Amino acid sequence: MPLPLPSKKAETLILKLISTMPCPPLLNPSQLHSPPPTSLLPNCRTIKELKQIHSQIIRTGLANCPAERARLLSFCCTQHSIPGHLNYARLLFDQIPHPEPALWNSMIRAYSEHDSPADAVSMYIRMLASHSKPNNYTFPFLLKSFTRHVAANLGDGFHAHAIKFGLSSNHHVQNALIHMYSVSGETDTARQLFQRGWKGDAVMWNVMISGYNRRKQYDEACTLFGEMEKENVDPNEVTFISVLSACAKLKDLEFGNHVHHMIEEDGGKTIPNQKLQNAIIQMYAGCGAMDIAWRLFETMGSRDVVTWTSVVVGFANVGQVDRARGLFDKMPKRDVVSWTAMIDGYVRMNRNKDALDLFRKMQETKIQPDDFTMVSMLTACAQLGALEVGEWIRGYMERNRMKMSTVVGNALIDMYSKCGCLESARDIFRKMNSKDKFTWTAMIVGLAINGHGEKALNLFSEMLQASVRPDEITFIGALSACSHSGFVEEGRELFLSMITTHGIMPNVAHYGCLVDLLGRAGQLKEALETISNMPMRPNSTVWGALLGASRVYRNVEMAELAACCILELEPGNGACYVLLSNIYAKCNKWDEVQRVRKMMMDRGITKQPGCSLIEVHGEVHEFVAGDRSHRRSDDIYFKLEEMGRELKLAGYVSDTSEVFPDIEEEQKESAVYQHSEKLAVAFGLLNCKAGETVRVVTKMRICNDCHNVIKLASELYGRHIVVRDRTRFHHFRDGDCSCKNYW
DNA sequence: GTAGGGTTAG
Repeated sequence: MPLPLPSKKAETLILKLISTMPCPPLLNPSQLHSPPPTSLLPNCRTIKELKQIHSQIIRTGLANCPAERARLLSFCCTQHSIPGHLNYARLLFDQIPHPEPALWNSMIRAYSEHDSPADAVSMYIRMLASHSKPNNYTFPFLLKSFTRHVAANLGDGFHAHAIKFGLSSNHHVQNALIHMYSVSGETDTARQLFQRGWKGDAVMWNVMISGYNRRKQYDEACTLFGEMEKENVDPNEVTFISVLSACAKLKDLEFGNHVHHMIEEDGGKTIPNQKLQNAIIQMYAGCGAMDIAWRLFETMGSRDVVTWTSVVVGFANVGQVDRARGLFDKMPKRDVVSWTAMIDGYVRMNRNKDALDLFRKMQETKIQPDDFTMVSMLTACAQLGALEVGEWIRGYMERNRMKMSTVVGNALIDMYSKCGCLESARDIFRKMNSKDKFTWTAMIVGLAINGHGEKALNLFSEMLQASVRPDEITFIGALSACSHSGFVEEGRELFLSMITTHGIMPNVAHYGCLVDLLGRAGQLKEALETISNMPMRPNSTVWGALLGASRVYRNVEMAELAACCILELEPGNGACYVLLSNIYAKCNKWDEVQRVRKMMMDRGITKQPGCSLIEVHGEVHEFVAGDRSHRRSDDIYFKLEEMGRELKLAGYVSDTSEVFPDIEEEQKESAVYQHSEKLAVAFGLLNCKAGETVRVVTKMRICNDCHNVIKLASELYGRHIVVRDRTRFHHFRDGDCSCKNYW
């Protein structure tokens, strides 16, 4: 029977005892009759075998032979596949009375490769305390592990140490320092070191180019590659891979082509290996040149998971998401990146249900989703308003102790606020200890679309106080907060401060917010003036804001102007005809109503079927107006009729003013009563227990009648009903709506 | 017994 292995504690004691025991006669390997135990190391696969070799070393009296000891320690430090290798290395190391610099370096490297910069640093400090001097190897090992945070806080100090110990002229140390500064985000400092460094071969150039890539400074990466050409330094495979990656990110096909030609005309010096071939395909795919990428893919000798993923992503990015899926299904091997890329491809094409389905398929495999997967999934949930799935994902991450990075936190805030759960969104926001501009922006937008304009603006001030620089999206959030809450003056000031204080030039969307803000406040003339003074061509959103305001304030002239401009830009915009005819109807201009109706018939304009979504028990249900396809359709229409009867008793009168003018008067009432929003709400009332919030997402602007019905239903059934429409939330409670009847 | 650079996804 094999002896039981000693416990950790016993092991430490044994090792201590051994080190204090009288030594066996000191030998060196040449005095042995058989090969030294360390010659067995290349075949060592488990911690048990490692311990056997170690005991042989002790038994043969080689334990104090520096070379044998070093061989064992070095082996131990690098065996990442053996669990516990690092702790065992540390135990060995701690038994050595005066370790030489190389042994300290080995330990520092081991911690560094284990992604434990704190341990690597503390090893370095112990090294200094024991009067060992760092050498040329020390800093490359140490600095390699630095995260952004560590590099930003300790980087300068270690740079100073390197100088103090006279190591700063060594190429390896210089490269390590450049790498470290680019990790910390200080590419300018990195560049200064680069300028002074030795640039005879490609390595330092590679460090600098990849440093720029790391900080998304792709232009600089390409420019530096150009300088390298001028200086006649031969790029190698690594250089090509980095610069092609930069081209892909920039979508710079011309420069990418140039690099590809350089590789081909390299006179055989660079024979593209798998990684370089992947980088070439990925460059073409990234630039959207799928014909070339596909040709290269087809003629490629061997394809790995990266090759496949690159073309899958490429097709998804040019909108051919079904072709991407076809390839994905054919992949011989898929890893977490390929799954996530495909899921994300669906999300970006707004095929969120497909994304959810694919995630379920992924869970049938052994491949674990990571934080990237979760961000894509949370985005899908946000777009669908799928709160239950979103919450499940949050729980999944907690159960599996997954990394809660800032990006994940941001996605959670976005998911919660787009599901109308502001409290949960704010809870995540409060708990996040590192907030970036996206965190603040997500929360500001969340507050704004949920009707908390004042809180959104307060948070915007807090953001400025925290010295986080807002970007153009933050201003969209802040401006729409003003607009939704009627803060006209604040909005105007904000718009000006955007240019004067923050140096951000407003784009067409910002002007849209401004027009909306003025229009909602009834300042139609000012709104029109704003449009005519815009430095760019107004788009249909801008005119749409004016049209909406004209409807509320019954300004026929302005409405006609706005509608004409929209139809000029988008002749097939059915909603615009409807809105215009509604305005005519409200002003009793029936001839005009008929004229618009005829115009639509002549031009063959039909109403695009808008749909509404509701998530029940983790499943997303989709409805279009008059939908009979749902498996519980009969129940839904029964519920709808029951609602109708009860609401009529409570005083409800149907409002058919916004019905598409292509149907006869007597059918209008039933048409309006089968709107997808109502079907979804009825389904929600059928399936959600008393006290549960009913949450519906609709892709359109909610109509007056639906708004009335849901308001009454919230009172009649004592329910909180949340409807997210195209631009904002309606929180219906006790017969009232958070939008204050302006949307 | 120890050194440097790279590809796929938010």
